[in-house]
Amino acid sequence: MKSSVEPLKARRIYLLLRDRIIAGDLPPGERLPGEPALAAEHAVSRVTVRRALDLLEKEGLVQRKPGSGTFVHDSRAVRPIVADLSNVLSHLIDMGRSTDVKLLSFGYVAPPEAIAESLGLKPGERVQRSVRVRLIDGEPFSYLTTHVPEWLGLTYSEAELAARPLLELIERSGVKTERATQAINATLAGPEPAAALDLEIGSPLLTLTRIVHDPSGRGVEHLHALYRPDRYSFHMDLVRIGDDGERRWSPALGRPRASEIAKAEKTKADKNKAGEKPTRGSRAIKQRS
Amino acid sequence: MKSSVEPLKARRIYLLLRDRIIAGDLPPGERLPGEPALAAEHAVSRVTVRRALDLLEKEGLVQRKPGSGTFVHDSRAVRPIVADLSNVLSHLIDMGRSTDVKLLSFGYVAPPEAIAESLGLKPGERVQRSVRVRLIDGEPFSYLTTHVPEWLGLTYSEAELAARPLLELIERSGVKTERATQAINATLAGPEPAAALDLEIGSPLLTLTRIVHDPSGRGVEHLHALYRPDRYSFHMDLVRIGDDGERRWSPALGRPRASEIAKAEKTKADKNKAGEKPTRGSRAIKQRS
DNA sequence: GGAACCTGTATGATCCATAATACAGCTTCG
DNA sequence: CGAAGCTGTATTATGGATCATACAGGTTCC
Repeated sequence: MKSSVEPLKARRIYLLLRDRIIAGDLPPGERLPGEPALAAEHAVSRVTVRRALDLLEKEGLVQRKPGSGTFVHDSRAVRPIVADLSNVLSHLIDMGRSTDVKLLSFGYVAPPEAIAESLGLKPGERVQRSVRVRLIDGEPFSYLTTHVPEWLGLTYSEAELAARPLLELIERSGVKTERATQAINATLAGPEPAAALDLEIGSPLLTLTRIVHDPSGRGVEHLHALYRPDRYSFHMDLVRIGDDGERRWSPALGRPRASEIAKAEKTKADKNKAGEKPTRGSRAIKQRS
Repeated sequence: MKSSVEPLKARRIYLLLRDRIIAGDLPPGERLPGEPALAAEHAVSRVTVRRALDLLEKEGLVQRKPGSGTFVHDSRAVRPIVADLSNVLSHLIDMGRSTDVKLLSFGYVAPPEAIAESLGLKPGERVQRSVRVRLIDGEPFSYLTTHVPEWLGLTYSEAELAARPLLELIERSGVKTERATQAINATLAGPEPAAALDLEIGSPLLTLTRIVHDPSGRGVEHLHALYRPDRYSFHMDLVRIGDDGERRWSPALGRPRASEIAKAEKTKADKNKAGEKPTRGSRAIKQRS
């Protein structure tokens, strides 16, 4: 009766360094402490430190130079996709990037209770279940599982689903899609999503669950999407509205600011040369044990 | 030469079952396949299956009955908090739940480059850095790291920060907060957040990064928030707008629909009694430790 | 009651992540 | 150049996770 399943030490160190890099504590271009130093600092062997660095290198967060050191990789090779709230990728096309879809699974099944209930199905009613993967420039970034009532799914073919957006097929069938509710959350990659997204099991994933209703309130689509956080994230602009007693944020409507996003990415990329490591402020929290 | 850090087998099976339970594939009250069956299915030993089930049981997702079986726990003990886009928890108060804040760290430091740049600071300018944990009914659910320019941070005290919302303090100082941009993503828990949120290292977390600007475009707050996905998620209602060539989703404004959320929670809670498997199972779970 | 399940528990063998150490080859810098 | 770093690689040893097996005790159902 003791420790439960503790993550591997290598993984723990990997996460620690990863957090410091992402938080900007270790700026791009900076040299990491040497492997012996890291090993001593975390009270592990150098082999374990190496395995942690292997993970960071595989993710492109770090670059190793034999004889010289290990450096935080500047100018992230893969720029993440940015989607606005409504999950529109319109500005992707502006950037000249191409998306593709691969259909992994297609069939008619009895739905899990939770989905049947969220779509408002009658007991025994079947659904069309499909699993797709979306790719950006050939790299997978999202894993989509959709459930559609059978009567609606029958209005299009498997080939059509593989070629066109599901929502377009639904609307083509004459169904009006007017309302939707969605929830954003996080989870860990299970075996299938991990394989499809080219990740290891246990990697973090961003999830989006959306239920689309027609004007009568009938559920027409249940979407469960998993996104690779390094290749996809949700962005939004907010404005402060309301009068004094009740000020709060509200999403700013209108086209997403592709220009601003691009600017932020660029400036982030080339700002590290005149810097001379000003005493590294946040070390205070580290030592705890 | 194979390596890569593969998660422990027990953890992998834990993740798999957990996903199936959360996805509703294994409905509440359902009996899981027996330990020998699971062991055979995943090609591991029964001991390993047991360790995975231990984790599920510790999280309250599953309940074991010696001699009988292992069952999916119905009526999740902790209901997740639901926030709308603007991250307002107003309906929490309606539900009679109380939130609290614990200040973990407070001080003035030299900011990481990424944060200095996103706030538009001059080189050498220092920032106030604070780390707080928010609790709901005594349980931690979010881990907030904020960076505020020094000139602004000096307008309030450490004690005030521990007691009042940061945005309120900022506006009290006379600064107008008008615009903000935010990004939602997912990550894994590093050591400090894991400890503060009562999680294991490597647990999935929902992240929110928000940068608040005043009307002149000057950055006044950089917020990095980590949320426990089992206790917090973002919800939003969408409406379909635009004319035919340019249909897309847009967030539905207006007050958050606490009523609808409550309804959804409730129906989810009691939809498994008139179910069509009166043979076994419903009676099985009655007693609760 | 009794057969057929189930979970709980114990045992010893095996495999793999980690530790400890040593050395090669490279880069940086005085 | 040469010392002092660094990464890359190999070695053996150890401990924990996992395996295979067996048995105890409870539940379900005939």
